[in-house]
Amino acid sequence: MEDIKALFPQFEPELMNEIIANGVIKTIPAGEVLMRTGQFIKSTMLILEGNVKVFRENEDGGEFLMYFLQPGEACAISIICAAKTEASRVMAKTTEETTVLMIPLQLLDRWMLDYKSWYHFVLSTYRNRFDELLVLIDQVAFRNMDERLLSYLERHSKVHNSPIISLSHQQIADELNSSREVISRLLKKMEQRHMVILHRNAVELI
Amino acid sequence: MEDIKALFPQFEPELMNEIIANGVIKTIPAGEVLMRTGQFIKSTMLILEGNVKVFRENEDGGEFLMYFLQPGEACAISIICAAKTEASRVMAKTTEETTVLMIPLQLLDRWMLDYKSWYHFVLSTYRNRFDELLVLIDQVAFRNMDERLLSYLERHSKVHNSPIISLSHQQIADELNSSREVISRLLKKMEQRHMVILHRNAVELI
DNA sequence: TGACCGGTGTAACTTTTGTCACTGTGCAAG
DNA sequence: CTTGCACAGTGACAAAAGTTACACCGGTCA
Repeated sequence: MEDIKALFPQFEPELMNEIIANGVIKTIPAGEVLMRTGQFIKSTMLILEGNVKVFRENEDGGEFLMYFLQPGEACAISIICAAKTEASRVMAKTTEETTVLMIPLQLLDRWMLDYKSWYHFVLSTYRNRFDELLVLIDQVAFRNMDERLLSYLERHSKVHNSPIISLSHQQIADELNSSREVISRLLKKMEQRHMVILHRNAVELI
Repeated sequence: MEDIKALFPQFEPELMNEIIANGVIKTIPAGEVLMRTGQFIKSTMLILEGNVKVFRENEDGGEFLMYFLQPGEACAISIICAAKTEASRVMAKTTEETTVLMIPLQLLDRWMLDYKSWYHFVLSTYRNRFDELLVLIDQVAFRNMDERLLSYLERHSKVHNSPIISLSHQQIADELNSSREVISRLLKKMEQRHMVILHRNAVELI
């Protein structure tokens, strides 16, 4: 439980006790879908370890990466939907083995009133996700694919704290809702400009 | 004050009294910028009458329509930013003469605790804006300009409750971050398919 | 070893969108 | 009335992105 305290130092002791008493810890292997579009959400998740990608899906199977969730964060969508027992509008997938703390939704409303630190945590979660969506909208509204690809690689590198992005061109294309050939083409150009080094199943940022 | 009660029937009487005692009503002419990108927000606004468009701006002057605000609604961004006294990340413009109720930000935190109806109002404001951003992301991520144009016209028509959209092609192009010629071209095609009738400074949806 | 397969490179082409240049048109101010 | 001007139509072209088709490469596994 010490690791939870370290991840959420802002939570007051009484809240920590409630979290420990009511939360369920679950470990999910890498590459698993942990929330489906349309699925009803029965609990909110705090990420303790690992990494989660949140996607928007369209009718014909397209996926579009929205943002990452990392240890110490919560999914704003899950809080929003859970609060109204609504269906999820997004899909979430682990990229590595991930440990989450699941909190039954009936506690959320009470905690908002009882614990100032929880209230601030939820509001700042909303705010941060909102900001990320604004940045994402900038990308798709104002940027071409080459710039979006670069930001994508940089974001990935930052999240995994490594200059090497271990993904195939196809995976990158899917998450940017583009096609493999386009990504290969752009990556080649970037390699010629000495911005990246291409490996098999990986891209190295310089 | 009766009109405020009619617009916000969910607010309890004590909250209504506080709103009336502390809120400042301001009327803004059509076409005015009521919040600039980067400006610090010193109050939250509830829309009483009229209509507001909220835009995301980029460095080189591009504007991108995010959503509309209508009577009975509040700007989630203004609440989020005001709560942290942060700079606005969006620009808001009236499209008609608009009356807003301005609420000093220092009241927000207390109201969240004191008035359940305010708390629910703020959360549902977050939730609704979040949903609108998700739909917007779908549009730009998965749709071509012709479909986006159609949704844009339908949204406009719905908001103004009229099949006639009184905008020039240039204005439409700006808000979709496209160019006038492209919009003219697509509108012509839509006219040939009997989806719209084109007028000077206006498009009529069928 | 050799068949197989996912991943990658690339050429050729199409579609979509953006840009440039120029024309025409309705309307209002002088 | 005519001049000026914002708005709209359009063809020609360029750029960006998506599609098709195929070659090749480096592993794995029988």
